[in-house]
Formats: sequence, C-alpha cells, structure tokens
Amino acid sequence: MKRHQVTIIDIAQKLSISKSTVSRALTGHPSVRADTRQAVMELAQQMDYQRNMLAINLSSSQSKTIGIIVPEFVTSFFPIVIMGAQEIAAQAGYSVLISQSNETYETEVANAKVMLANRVDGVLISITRETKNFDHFAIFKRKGIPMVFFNRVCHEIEAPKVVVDDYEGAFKATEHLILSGKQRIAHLAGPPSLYISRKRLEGYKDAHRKHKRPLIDELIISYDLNLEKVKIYVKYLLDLPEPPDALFAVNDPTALEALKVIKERGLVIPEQIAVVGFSNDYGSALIEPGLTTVAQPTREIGQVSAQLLLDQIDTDSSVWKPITRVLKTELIIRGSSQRS
Amino acid sequence: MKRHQVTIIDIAQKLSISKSTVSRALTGHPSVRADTRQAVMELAQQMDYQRNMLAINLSSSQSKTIGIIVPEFVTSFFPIVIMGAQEIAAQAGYSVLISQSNETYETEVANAKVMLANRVDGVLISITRETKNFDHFAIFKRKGIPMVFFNRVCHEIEAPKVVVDDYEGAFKATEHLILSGKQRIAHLAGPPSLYISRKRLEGYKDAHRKHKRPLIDELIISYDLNLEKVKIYVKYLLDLPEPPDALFAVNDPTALEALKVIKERGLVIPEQIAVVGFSNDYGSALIEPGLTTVAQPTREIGQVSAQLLLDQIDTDSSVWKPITRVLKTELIIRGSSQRS
DNA sequence: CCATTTTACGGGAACGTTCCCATGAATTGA
DNA sequence: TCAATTCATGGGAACGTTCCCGTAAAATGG
Repeated sequence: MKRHQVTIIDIAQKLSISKSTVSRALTGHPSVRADTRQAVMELAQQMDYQRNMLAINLSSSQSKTIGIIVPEFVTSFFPIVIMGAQEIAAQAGYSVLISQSNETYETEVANAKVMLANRVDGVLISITRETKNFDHFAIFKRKGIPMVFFNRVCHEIEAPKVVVDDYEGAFKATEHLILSGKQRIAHLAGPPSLYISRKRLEGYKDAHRKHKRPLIDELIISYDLNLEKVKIYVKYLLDLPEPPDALFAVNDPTALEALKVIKERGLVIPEQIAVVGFSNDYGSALIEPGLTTVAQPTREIGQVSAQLLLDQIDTDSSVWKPITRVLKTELIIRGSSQRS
Repeated sequence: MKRHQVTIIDIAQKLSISKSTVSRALTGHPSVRADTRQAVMELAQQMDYQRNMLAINLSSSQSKTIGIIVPEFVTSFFPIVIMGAQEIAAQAGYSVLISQSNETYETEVANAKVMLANRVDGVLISITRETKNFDHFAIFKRKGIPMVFFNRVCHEIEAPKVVVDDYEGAFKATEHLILSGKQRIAHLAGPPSLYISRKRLEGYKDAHRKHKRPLIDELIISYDLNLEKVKIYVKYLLDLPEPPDALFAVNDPTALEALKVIKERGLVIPEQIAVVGFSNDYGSALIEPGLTTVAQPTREIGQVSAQLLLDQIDTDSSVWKPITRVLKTELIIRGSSQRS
C-alpha cells in the first residue's frame, strides 16, 4: 500500500556510486565531475525524485519554515498580512505554517506548541484579544527561536515589533472630526489589554487636548471586539440625552456595524453623526456612504515582519536588537465624515 | 549560538533509563511502570521538552501536515475556505501548509514541488485561472498522495472534488432576472478553461432556454478574471446600440466592479440595469445597493474538503472512490436586482 | 621520475524519534 | 519449587539526508 519514495540511495545504486556523491551532485557541491552530475540529474528527473525535506530538516536541525500565529481570519486584515509575509518567505526559500487562534487564549497556547514541535525557524505573532499571559511565547525566547510581533504586539517580551502609528492615526482621525466642527465625538475603543487599543485611545484624547476640547467620559466605551455587541453600545450612545455628533471606532468592522445601526435610525450622515474607522478594510470603500478611515499598509506589515524575522534568523542572536518598526498610516476621507 | 534542544536522550540520561522507555512513557505506551511514566512526564515538563516533529516525521515517513494550494488571497473566498479546512485538520492533529499561486501557472508548479518535498500527507487544491496542464498534480497521484480539488477543480485527474452547484446557482440567478422582466441579460463569464466558468455559463443559457428566451451572443463575454478589465467590458456592453438591462457576473468581485462603472454612468439600478453576482463575498451586503448574489457555503467547502482528504489519508487507497461533493447554493436577493 | 597537491569519490556518523526484538526480573501456576 | 508466562526495560536498526574524514587516482611541480 505505501509506496516507496525515491531516495538518493536508489539513485546511487542505479548508477553504482555512493549516496554521498549523489547528494553532492544534487546540492551543487563543486567537487563532483560534470558527467557524474549530469547522470545524477537526469536519473533524478526521470525517477520523479523529490528531496525529502523531512530528512533534510532533521539532519540540519532547521525546518526552513516560519510560523504565523494570528488571532482570526474573519476580517481581511490578517489574510493580507499573511500574503505579504508568505511572499517574502517564499523568496527566501521558507515555507509558511499558519495557525489562527480563533481569538481564544487556549488555542493560541496550543498553536504555539505546534510551532515549537514543528521546529519552526521563527514565528510571526499577533495575539488574541484575550491574551494576558505570555509564558507560551517566552518559551520561544528561551529556546532561541526568533519572534516578531505585529499589529497586536506584546510588550512583556523583548522582540522586534511591526506596528502602524496607531497613536498618530487616531489623532489625525479625531482631529479631522474636530476640524469638521464636531463637538461630541464618541470613541468605541478596543480592550485595554491590547496595546493598539490604548494607543488609539491616547491619540483620540490628545487630539481633544490639543484643540482644548473636553473629554467626555460617557462617550468613551471600551469593548472586547466582539462585533455582536457593537449594536448595543451604539444604541446606548444614540440614546444619550446629548448624543454624540461623531463616532471614531477602533477598527473598520466596528465602524461598519455602527454605520448599520445609525442608518437604521435614519440619521443623516455625516451631518447628524459622522463615523470614522481604522484600517481601510475591503468593505469600507464599498459601503454607502464610504467610510472615512485610517488606512494602514496591510500587505507591507506582512512583508516587513517577515523580513525582520528572516534577518533575525540568519543573524547571530547576540547582535540583533528588538527594534520596533512603525509604519505610516494615511487618513482616507470619505462620505461618512464629509459631504463630497 | 545554536541552543541544544532538549531530547528524549537528555531525559533518559538524567533518569538513568533508556530512551526507549522515555519514548514509551511520553507516547502513552501501556507497558511502562506508572512511577517511571510519572518521573518522565515531570522531568519533561520541567525541562521544557517539546517533541521534535521533524524526527517523528522522518521516522514515521509522514508529516501530519496537509497542504493547501489556492490561486489567490485577494478575495475573501479562499481565506475562509482555508479557515474551514484548518479547523478540521487541527482537530485531527494535522498542521496546514499554505501556498498561494498568485494566479500563475509557474508558481503553482513550484508550490506543488514544495508540498512534495515537505511530504505532505495530502493536498487540497484549487487551480489558477491559467492552469491547463496538470502534470504537476499527476505526480501526487503517482506517489500515492491523496488530493482533493475544490472550487476550481480539474477533471483531467481522478480525485475527489468539492464544488457548489454552479450550474443550478447560475440558473437560479438568471431565472430570477428573467422573472423580474429583464429582456437582455448580459453575462460576464470566466475563462472557459475553468470548469466553474463553463457550468455557470451553462446555467445562464439553460435558464434562457427554459423560458424560451433567445441567447444573444454579443451579451456573453468571457474574460480572464483580471478585474482591471471589467471596466472595459462593461463599458462595451453599455455602449451597445441595444444595451443590456441586466448583468449576471461570474463572481462578486466582477459584479462589484461592474456596479461601480454603472453607478458612474448614473444609470438607475435595478430598473435600467440589474446586477447579480456569485458567491456572496463580504462586500456584497455592504455596497449600495446590496448585490444580489448566489451564496455558497464557503467555510463548509473547506471543512468538507479537509474531511474528504483526511478520510482518504487513513483509508486504503484501493478502496476510496473519487466522489464529487456538490454543495447547495442559495440565491440572495438584494437591491441590485429588486426594489425592496 | 618521484614527491606533493588536488580531485572525485566512498564510508560512516549524526540528526531525534519509533519500533521491533532481546533480556532479565517478577509473577503465575501446579 | 521450578518451569512458563508476563512485565518492564534496554539495545539497536531504520527513516533520508548532510557533512566530515579518509583515500585512491590523477595532476602538478621541480
């Protein structure tokens, strides 16, 4: 039933040479005669020989694989990041092992173990909204396996990070609303456990401070990114005695949900209430009115993260520094905040 | 620089027992004394031992990994399929190796080789729009590695397939337009090389036949799924002496592009021209008006495919049959084809 | 023409497991 | 109590590579 896979030994026997020579011919080692190499190559081709990475990996104690752990696959953000990372990895001859944590801490821990067991040469990580303990990542550190955090980073562990300027993005978004004449700008924030939530909140606050606007507590809501709850919070906001005239959401899916509720109420956008999101997801340009949002270079995040990881992999671990790469954001103004 | 990874030999030495015993203890083999097992387990825990899949894979000649080859990552379709597949695979203890072919034949061939080299236990495949030669997949067949094709399947190779009922979906969509009173229904089809293109075209045609409507050649356009070209074709259609009053697009991204052009022209949707897509992508509910479309159970496609593959993996290869699973579609009617 | 270097190749260990077979100790049965 | 069986463990091959080391033959040099 189980077919015997073609090995270099099969080739060696057919040619009556040693497996060492076959190995050398196949890997392009210089000290092998041209005609020998030729013969090996031809026979390999003819026999459908495929190098067995399983053996090579074991022998070399490296898997030529990088792992990527992402919290979810629902929004278009992570698939695009993965795409960027895969691109760079493939160029360098690395495969990509992907796992998504389903926004659950336990799954994330399990995924980390899988990566460890598979001896990935490095990991790209974006944590779940639940993750507050980082022991499962500390293991990578102890074992000397390079990590790069991106998007949802973890500050408890010293490792390179790739983020966008969340603070600045949020600041620009909020300022845009202020300059549009909005007086009561609500913020639907992410959980404080996520660094990006805190940074975006900070940007929101500082924009208010710069323009000498009061911060209104009842207009700032932190939630756990569980989209189903958005409806509740938005309704709460709209039902306030003094409802907000603008809403800055922590990300686009949240903003889109909010927009839905607002449209159901029949409010005029953006005059009665303006909405701004974060990350310029695929749907944001499609919806009517278009969603004003802070665009982040999604694919580039993947590319930069992967590159940083690869650099780390083939650098003496004592040399590299845990730099943080901050990528630029861009405010994209659409109909949800400005009449065209 | 390179840290020594903890192995069962390290554990064996510390406990002055043999590696065989440690292996048995760790894998839950019955014939090992309870206290010995206990000691091994504890020390393993304490030493941060992680089983080395690289070695296990080589030893067992199987990787406990399934490969997924998809043509692209741009639309939300494939990431969601992957999500479904990953779910099932993870439950069965399999990892997932992902590669995207970037809609290029050469990349697809290269990806197939990577899968082969990594000795995946099976592969899930959706081909690129370019793929016309299938030798790179025939290798899997020769090597006895199970395959399952999904979505964009390949009929030249005998293997299980998971598809939705493209014919019926297209038929329902077209019939819906006919029953709405549309007289000149255009079809922006995919390349004839893809089976799904042909099936959807067939459904479109048969719906016309059933309702005794003429098929108008100039309204049927096949294109290569390169989204940038949609604009050209739609403009061509709208500029016809007798422009169509409805458009059925081969997929949602195409339909969304078309909608954009139509809106620019200021045509009234759906009265002057109705639009229907296929697959109910993320954006289709967001756009204004909502896009009428044929929904397919995307996540389920991934789940079913993975399950079929796993079944095949642990079944005697002489037994299983290359069944084709056809999943149901559902017509979702929105504003792009019907006033609410 | 002989000593030395280079060239091309073979032999075998190592990578970390699993698994089969062997073996001594413990247990069983009459 | 002694042979037969069971039990817990050890030893070593195998998985398919790479890579180091050794070695004949060929090439080089004076």
